Amino acid sequence: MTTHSAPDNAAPAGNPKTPVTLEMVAKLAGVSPSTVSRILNGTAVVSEAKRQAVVEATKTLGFVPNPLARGLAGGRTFSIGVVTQAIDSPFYGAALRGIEDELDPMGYSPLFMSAHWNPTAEARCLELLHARRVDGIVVLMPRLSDSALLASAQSLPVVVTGRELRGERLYSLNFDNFAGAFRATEHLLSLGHTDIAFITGDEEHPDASERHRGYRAALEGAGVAYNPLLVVPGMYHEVSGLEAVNRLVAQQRPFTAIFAANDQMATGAALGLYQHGLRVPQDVSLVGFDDLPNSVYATPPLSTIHQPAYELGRLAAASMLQLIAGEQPTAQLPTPELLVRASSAAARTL
Amino acid sequence: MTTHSAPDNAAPAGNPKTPVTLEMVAKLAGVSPSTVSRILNGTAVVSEAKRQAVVEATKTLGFVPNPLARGLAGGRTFSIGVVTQAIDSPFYGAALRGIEDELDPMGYSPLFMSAHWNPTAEARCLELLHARRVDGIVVLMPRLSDSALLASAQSLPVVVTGRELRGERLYSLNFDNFAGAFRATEHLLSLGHTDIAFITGDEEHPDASERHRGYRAALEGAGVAYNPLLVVPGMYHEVSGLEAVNRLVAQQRPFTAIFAANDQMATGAALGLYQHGLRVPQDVSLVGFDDLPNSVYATPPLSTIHQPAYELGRLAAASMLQLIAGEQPTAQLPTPELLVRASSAAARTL
DNA sequence: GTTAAGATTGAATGCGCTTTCAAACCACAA
DNA sequence: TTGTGGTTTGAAAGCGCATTCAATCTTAAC
Repeated sequence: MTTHSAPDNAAPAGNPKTPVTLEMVAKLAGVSPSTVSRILNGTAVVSEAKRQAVVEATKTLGFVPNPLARGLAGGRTFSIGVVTQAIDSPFYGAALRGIEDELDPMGYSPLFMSAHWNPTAEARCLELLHARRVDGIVVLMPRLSDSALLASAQSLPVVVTGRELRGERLYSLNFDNFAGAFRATEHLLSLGHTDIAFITGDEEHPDASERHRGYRAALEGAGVAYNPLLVVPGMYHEVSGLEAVNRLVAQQRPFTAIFAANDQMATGAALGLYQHGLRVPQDVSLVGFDDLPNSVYATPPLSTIHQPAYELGRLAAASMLQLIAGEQPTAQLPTPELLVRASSAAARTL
Repeated sequence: MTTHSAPDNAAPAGNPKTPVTLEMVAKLAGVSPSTVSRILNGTAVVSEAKRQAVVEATKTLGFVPNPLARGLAGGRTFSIGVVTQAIDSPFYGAALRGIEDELDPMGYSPLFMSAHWNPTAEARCLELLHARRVDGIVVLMPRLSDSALLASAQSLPVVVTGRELRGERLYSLNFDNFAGAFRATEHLLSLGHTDIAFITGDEEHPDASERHRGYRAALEGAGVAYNPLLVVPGMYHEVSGLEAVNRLVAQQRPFTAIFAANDQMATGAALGLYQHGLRVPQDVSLVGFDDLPNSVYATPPLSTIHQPAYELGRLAAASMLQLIAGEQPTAQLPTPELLVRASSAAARTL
């Protein structure tokens, strides 16, 4: 046996197969398991000498605590459940990334689940997360009733977005959809448009009706009559924006601008206008809502209301962490911001 | 005490606070904990009578097994780690959804982590997942070396995508990028284009260089010289597509078509062309690669090579499940498919 | 030089479940 | 009736860690 023999017992940074337990660390460091645990969690004061020994042993053994055991014994899993509606939507994608970025440095892991706007599925997600013993749950744009959410908060900290709700262990983060829609409509009005069509969102969502309200309020505030003919229903996805334009064009009621309740529908609308030979913004101005990451790359770049999805995620996660720490979150979403890009321009003088 | 007293002990479907343990179920059913466990996992044959009793008890108590304890004791967590590069990219979004859809009905939960194309971060993700004792790991488009991946497969089943790799407990799913790019270029050639510019992807990625190869091979196969001047570097994101077009236009070398190594760059390119007053497809034909969900809503809708992201996710997850079951996966990705939409048209006769 | 209060530390227990291991039970052949 | 091989079942031992409780060691005040 030479001194060159390969060291394949301890694999600090090598292949991560770790049957290394806290107990082994304790033995190597010459202390009791309890002490190791205390050092790992900073639960109590430990003499500097032992601390050193333990840190060293941890390193040479490549010890990584087992989260399962930790969770079982301590009741904390350092994971927080995140129920989203669709993991493959750009909006939620950005939010999830925000959550990830905020949680990671704090040693917490997110556990994502998709509910697909289905209240039943959402309830199931909550149950699963509870079962997995997460330390908290953040629900992005829930479809569940307030009371169901509050009930969940009975046993765990909960953060919800897209709704105004307050309670013990419950914090909500809401975006001012009304103001955003108001601002967007105002923009179009200021450009001289008066025949402004509106493509609604899925009015099952409170934010959709808020945006609708904002549109109407801006119109009426400017002395422009709200015309139901110019309001066409959409479902928040691209096709519905496309179909909305088809209806709008078909019904022959002239319009010089379209405000879509979200960017996805604005995208569909843009395609619809293109197919009808209507140019944006020369013939029709177009404004969206959300500011999806790729809206700035639309042709032409889409004027829209910026909704800070990434920041929403960060703030939601940060608030959750505060809730867990027993503090009262105070985070607030920024006010809606209008981004004027190339899809909106002054109304033609007819 | 009346018979109307509210039942707040057992809450089967109510608010999910469940301090109900397997032991309690055992007691209620009048059997031993072992028996309950056996019934839950189907680990052994149990008399029908006891099974009934246990099922009943489980129901009335609203018992949900604790995954942590299960994992600790049994070594299986019924969760599989998924390392993705960017959770907020439409491509990965679709793949993740596929994974979710495949895993969920089988009682497995995905654990998503983002590595952001950073090998170090990716290695860290793998470690974290190992620590969390997942039952397997699927790595989407890894940046880590083959050997690092193989090393991970030493201790856990691993499925990787976007790479050709085989090994014990390791399965890979690859897409024929070469063929796809070949097909796209061929399409443009068949429309009469000969001055076809190519916007490369980040050539750090093997798929990017494969697509480059496919472009070149198609050109040469058609007897068209490969012109380095028409090949401009991109980084797989929108801005780089935009910049690429700016370079292309600036260098004055005429071209009638652009093939972008992915849809994101094609989107950026479309914007660039628009800004230069070049119409798609009248002045320049444009073809992308990936078929992102929203490419069909681009104006004009983008011709592209369909990459089945969702299906990729499903197949990866299914293969993982097979690996766990000790079977040999055989799943194969479909061959690249060209989708001809409105962004590509016959070359102008100059 | 004593003693009491305080700071460190270890032994032991348990989190909720899976999994041996062996006891108890069964049907059927001898 | 007595075995025998095979089945169903329960007791008990952990999985890896946090944590309570009591023991040991300091330190400072008397």
